[in-house]
Amino acid sequence: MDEKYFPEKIETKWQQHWQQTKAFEVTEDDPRPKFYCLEMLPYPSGFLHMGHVRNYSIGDALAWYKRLQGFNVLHPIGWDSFGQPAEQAAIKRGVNPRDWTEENIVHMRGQMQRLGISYDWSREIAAHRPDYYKWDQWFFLKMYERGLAYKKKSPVNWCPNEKTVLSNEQSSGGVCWRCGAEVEKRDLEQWFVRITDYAEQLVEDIKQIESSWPEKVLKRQRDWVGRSEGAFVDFALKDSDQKIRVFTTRIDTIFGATAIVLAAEHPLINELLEDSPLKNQVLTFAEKVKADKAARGRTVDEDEQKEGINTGVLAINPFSGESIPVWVANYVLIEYGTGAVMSVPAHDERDFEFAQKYSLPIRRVIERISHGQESIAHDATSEDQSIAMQHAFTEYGILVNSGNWSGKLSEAAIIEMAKQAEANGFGQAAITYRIRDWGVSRQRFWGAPVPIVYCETCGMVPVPEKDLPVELPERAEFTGSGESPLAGVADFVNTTCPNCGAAARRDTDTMDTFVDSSWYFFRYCDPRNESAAFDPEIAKQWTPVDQYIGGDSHAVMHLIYTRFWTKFMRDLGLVSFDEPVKKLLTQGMVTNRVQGTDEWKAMSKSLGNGVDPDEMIAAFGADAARLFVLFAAPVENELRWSETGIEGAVRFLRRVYTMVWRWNERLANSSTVNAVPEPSAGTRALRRKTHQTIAKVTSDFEDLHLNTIVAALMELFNEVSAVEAEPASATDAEVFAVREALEALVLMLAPFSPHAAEEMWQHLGHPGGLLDSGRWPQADPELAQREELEIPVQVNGKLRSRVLALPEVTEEELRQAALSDEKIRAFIEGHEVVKVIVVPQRLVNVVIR
RNA sequence: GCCGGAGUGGCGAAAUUGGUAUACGCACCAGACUCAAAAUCUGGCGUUCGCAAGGACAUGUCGGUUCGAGUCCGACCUCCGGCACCA
Repeated sequence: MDEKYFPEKIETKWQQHWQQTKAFEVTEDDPRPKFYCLEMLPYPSGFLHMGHVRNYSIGDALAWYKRLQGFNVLHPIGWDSFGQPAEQAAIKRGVNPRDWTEENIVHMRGQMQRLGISYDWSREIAAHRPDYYKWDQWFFLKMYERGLAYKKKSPVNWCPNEKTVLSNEQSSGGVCWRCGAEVEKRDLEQWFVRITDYAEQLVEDIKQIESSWPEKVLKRQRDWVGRSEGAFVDFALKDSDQKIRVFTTRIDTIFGATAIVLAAEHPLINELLEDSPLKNQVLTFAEKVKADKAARGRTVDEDEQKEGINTGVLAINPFSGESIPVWVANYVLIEYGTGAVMSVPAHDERDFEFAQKYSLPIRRVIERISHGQESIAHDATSEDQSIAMQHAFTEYGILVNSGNWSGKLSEAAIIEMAKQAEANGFGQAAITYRIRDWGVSRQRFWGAPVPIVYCETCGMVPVPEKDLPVELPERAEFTGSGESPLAGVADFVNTTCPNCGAAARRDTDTMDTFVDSSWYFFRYCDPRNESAAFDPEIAKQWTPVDQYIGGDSHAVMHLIYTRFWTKFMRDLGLVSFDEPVKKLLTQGMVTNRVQGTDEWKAMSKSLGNGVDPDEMIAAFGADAARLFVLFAAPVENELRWSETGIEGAVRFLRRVYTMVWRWNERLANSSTVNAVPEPSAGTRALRRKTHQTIAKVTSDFEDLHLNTIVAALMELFNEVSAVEAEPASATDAEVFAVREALEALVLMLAPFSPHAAEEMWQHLGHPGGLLDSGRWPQADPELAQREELEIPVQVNGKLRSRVLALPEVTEEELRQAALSDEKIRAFIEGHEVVKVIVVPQRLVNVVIR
């Protein structure tokens, strides 16, 4: 053992030791309680970046902590290895995506091992291997069987850069989640998964995870699902049998409807205008709106003008019997609700703006309830009302100008009017959702093939389970044309119908890679199962995941898909809970200064502000890097990279290491010292600090306040350094206190810097290694308690003095001690003491006048 | 525009139920060691007045509650993030 701290030496040594002893491999056959610690699986791009390092350092700290506490900790890793970059590499450089991916995995696995992350490598999985994606296909078929996977032609998001379709979640904000390109709309026939069937549960079950997932993630999921309570109302058309169905959350404002407005894509437009002289005008307008939308993608310009055209058709308000015009306008979305709205300018900002522009009547039908007023005796005239309005009044209030409904409150009217609509057959209460079905087809090679065959006579035929997996061909031609490369592989496409045996063709699209990551952590439980995705009984022992750690960029992609998938698996009977992840931590970004600027941005190759983990390990060691990453900021905050900061971490490790070495011999020679014969003030203080630190660190671990844990360990170390005795001449009491402090320090450092901790643990006389002989230290509350307290004394809330007192001091004694304190007496002199506030064990405040 | 989150030293950040604001680290300054530098060690380090003892002022701004506010309440300002015609 070396006296000096050489990280490269001890890190290699312990990494080998862990590998040889299979230190982190776990089995189900274990009496200890389980803990499932999971980090988001990486895409094998070829290189770990600092965001990965942070992610895995957090997870590993928790895994070690739980292990030392006696849990059977499942801590696995794998590869989200299907996807776009492999295919881009193939297109650009002509490499085989499979070789490229496998090489990247080898390299990144090496990097993880050099970081010393304690994974159970025996459970490693990779999405691109047939033994994995076979089960993606199996799940797809189960969904198909149940009508949850279906094919339809519809306008979809198309990334012109990557030449593939994207789901709504992947094109949130109108841009491709991966490359940032603006998405276009294209009409294509695609596979969809009915995530909308689970929309209600996706909102409702948030209750189960409310306190243990970050609010910002839950909020984005709620917004994304976009649950909205309201009602459908059918407006019959004058001179026609047709009717138009609208969705509204404000049926209470229906007497104020002065138009019906349709989206440009509304299917009824053509029919309505059959014999209308305005037909051409309206259709031209609708075409223009559609063209504008296509050009813009999903984004909306802030100063985009509302535009519309009157169709000349009249609709009848079922409540009032009034005839109102039907318009087509650009501000109504076909994707939401029914693609048609009733326009109530007085009570909706958009309708108000539209009505002003086209001089539609603005009729006020809701009044603010003024103070003390329960109802309005008479309806004000509509003329009076419309003149007064500068803005739409969008709040709830009391109904006016609403026939029999006048005088009702909005809340009641919303419920009762929907009931009346239902009773009379022209509508009903309804809930709509913003979320759309998940488009899973991708026109790519590097993914799991959709297991469907098309037969001339039998039509669409699912591949039988026994024929899975539908394997990807060895190679394909990457033209970058936008059609799936699989379409060009004759051996793949041409097959026989599983039904009738006739010649047939395979589906040539592959599945969204988010399918792979929706259920992967169940596969870790039973990774080599050849007859099922996983054995439910085995998965039951590990899942749900106790702690999941990753970036928040997946808040409405992976994290919503995996919640959906779990609910589907529950309905298949594979799992018995609703939510796959008990606790979620979204770590902050790792940023670095952009050269020559004052800006801190996420590390990236293109900005040239990246830091290579390998270089960092070579320069400072994995232990110091991990310690710094966890110390520099709270885990959920942005982490600003600092070269000098990591040097500080090295310094700390070196100092602890030197200290252990300094005492090591003396501690080894007095291993029989157990009792504490004559505790001096110094040893009492050290023991107190030790036990206070154990208590603080243990509680901070439960909330993953890792930065303050490191600070506390540094404080404990500083206290050990303050021991003045030389090891050789130290008393038994001092030796005992130092041993207790150093052992606790090393054990608690293990989650942060495991290699150094293992090495020091050995120095301290434990040959077996941390997992053999180390146990998380226990805090003794009595030892942590101070025997003498320093009580601050305030005068009128300002700190003026301090008095010493025993913890069991009475209020009255404390009061007297404060009042007789010399400094306090000087302040009180010449004043009246109004009162004295005594907070036991905390402080005294003397109020004077 | 709407919704979230956050504003504390030069910097990253600490601070139980309201109870000693600035722990821990980085940077910086001084000293020791050295021919010198680096490394290491020791000490200092919110602002300000003071030789000192000590005082005044400080947690984005203004106000409030309280014996006492970084923490609670109200209004506002700024920054970051998300969503954006969702009827």
